[in-house]
Amino acid sequence: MSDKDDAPRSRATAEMVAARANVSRVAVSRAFNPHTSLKPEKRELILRIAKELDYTPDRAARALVSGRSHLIAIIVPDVYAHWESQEIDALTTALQHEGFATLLFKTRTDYSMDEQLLATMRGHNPDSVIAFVENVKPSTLARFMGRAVPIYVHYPAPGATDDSVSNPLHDRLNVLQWDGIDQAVALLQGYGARRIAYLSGAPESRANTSRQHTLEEVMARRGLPPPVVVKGDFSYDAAYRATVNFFRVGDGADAVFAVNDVGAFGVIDALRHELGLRVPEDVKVVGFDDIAQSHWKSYNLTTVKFDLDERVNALVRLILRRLNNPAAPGLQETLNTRLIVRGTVG
Amino acid sequence: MSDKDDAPRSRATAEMVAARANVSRVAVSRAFNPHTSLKPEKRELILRIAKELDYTPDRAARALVSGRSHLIAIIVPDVYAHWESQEIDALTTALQHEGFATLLFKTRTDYSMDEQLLATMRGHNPDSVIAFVENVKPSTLARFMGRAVPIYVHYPAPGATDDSVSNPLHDRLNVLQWDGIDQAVALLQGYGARRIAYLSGAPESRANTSRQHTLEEVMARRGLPPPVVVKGDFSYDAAYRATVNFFRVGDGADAVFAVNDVGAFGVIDALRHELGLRVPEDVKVVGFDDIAQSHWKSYNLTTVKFDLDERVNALVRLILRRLNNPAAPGLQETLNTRLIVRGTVG
DNA sequence: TTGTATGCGTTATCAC
DNA sequence: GTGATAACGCATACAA
Repeated sequence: MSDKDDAPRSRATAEMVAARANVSRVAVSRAFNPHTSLKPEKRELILRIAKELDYTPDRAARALVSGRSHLIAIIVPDVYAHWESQEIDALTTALQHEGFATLLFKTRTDYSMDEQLLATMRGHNPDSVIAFVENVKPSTLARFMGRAVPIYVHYPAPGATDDSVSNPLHDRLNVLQWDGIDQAVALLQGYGARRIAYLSGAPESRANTSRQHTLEEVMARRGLPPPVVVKGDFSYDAAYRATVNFFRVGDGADAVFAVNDVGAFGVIDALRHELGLRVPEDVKVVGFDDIAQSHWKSYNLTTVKFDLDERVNALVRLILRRLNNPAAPGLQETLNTRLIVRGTVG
Repeated sequence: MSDKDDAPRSRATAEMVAARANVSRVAVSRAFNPHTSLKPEKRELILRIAKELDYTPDRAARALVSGRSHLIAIIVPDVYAHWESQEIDALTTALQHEGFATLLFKTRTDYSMDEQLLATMRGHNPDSVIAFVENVKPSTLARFMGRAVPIYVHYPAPGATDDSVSNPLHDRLNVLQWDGIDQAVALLQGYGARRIAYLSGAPESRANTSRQHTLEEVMARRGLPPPVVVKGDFSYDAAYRATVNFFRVGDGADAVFAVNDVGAFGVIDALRHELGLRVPEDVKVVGFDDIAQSHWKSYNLTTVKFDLDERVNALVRLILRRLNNPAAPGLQETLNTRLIVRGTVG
């Protein structure tokens, strides 16, 4: 009706659809909500007209009244970048299938979390928060998020009594590292390695400390001397430098168990390209994560796997279970690890 | 004050803050909006009380009335995974500084885009949409998004007349590939390469076709025979297989120019570990992107760079410019490329 | 099965 | 500078 009607095109509203379909505005709302009673043919008509008008329910308005934003916040640091990008990728796909959108937040690298950022995140009212970070404590996050129950990754020590009733409330993805690490050490031992070094991640990281403790215990039970710790920070560059230093100035080792795959790549490159050592003949290397690059021929890394699909499915289950039962005590899902044997041990 | 006040803790509202501060609800709103008139001391008081009560304005409610969701949607396919994860990372950080949150959507890999997904995205009312994808046309996206003007990456051919007035409306990040590719070919030529092959990406991708056309033109101007095309799809595995095939069954080449770094890694590994050829002595390799892994010692790749920070800044500028001027014609930002010389040509 | 009335939490408009 | 009031677009309770 105006001279140019496609300039700052505004979106269609439920009211417009209702008018066009000769129904009430509420009927339109019902047409878009599966579990409401509405005559099938009416629903069909409404949906058809909605499509013609390019109408989609406004999620902000819907969130305001229903309390569901259909937003899942993910907080990531930028350590482990490789593993996480794969996980975010898979998780986003899985969440899309369930009707959720991924809201991404990046923390600082110094293992502290900006309160300002938490406030912003809370403002968006996510239905759930997955904290890949280790820099924000459950208590802090719980204080900030009202409705959403955060999900944390735990690395329970084998045999440790589980304080199931977690306070403040948060849900857990338990990752059992024992099996994978034990298999790795057994393989190393079987190929004659005795002096095994541990390339660490950032010392503040629980992923790092738990991995180290498990390795120490596994080695002790197998009658091996405790691992020498080579300090890294999950990155390739730090691993490279630390390895050069350890083999030039320090004692070196028969094998290096790396906290993650990217670190293992740094170790391998330092050994081969800077120290003139062969992998696996002179030094054996094991990683952790099994990221996509691990099977690339330049590395062909033997590593402890963490199944990505299983992990994503477990996370999605946690989210759905929590949304179905907001008052439930701390929920848990558990995941195991296993060794993927390739060419860096032998 | 109650027996258990931290059970299903609901968030504080502006009303509660207003009551506690003895001001009107509107004053609370103003306190959180920079460019509104409010006595400084009053603002301070309100903000202090808000902090005590852990109050944050609800973005859904705010979006409903202000028309700004503070959400920036990013659509990514899963090709180029490495480059994109870096870009999403940097972009998310930059957007956070501007008060925006990143809403992530993943498309299918088959270069078609799900209408259902577009509808979901529109429902969230993003302030802007960045389409890294090539599978959804501006016309489609424009039809779906009401207010948001999508941003596309273009690869203008040098000297091509620019149809500045784009219809449907979308903003552009122009990436000039000529300089970087010309420098790469010059370097290859300087080291005696004459038969240069091109490892392609997915054929439907404009990034791929434009890169190939530019390469062809550069080589023609330099008096070189046209490049043989080795078909890849941006992935390591496809590059690996295609390279093995090309050198075993096909003619081989003096050098391979890869559409992206990950592809270049596949080429290098195939040459070294499967074909027994040396890089760069027997075959030279150039990549495109300069992702983080490119400087790793196993590859140490010579590649055409696309500055990440510049690119992110340009995207953020496009978003802010568009939001400040919703009715402006198609906006543009331009970026150049240059060669990063490392060890795979020589 | 359907429609009416009400409210979600905030900002914009308009008075004062 | 400040406060009342009306939107924003939708889902829910209730009545029909």
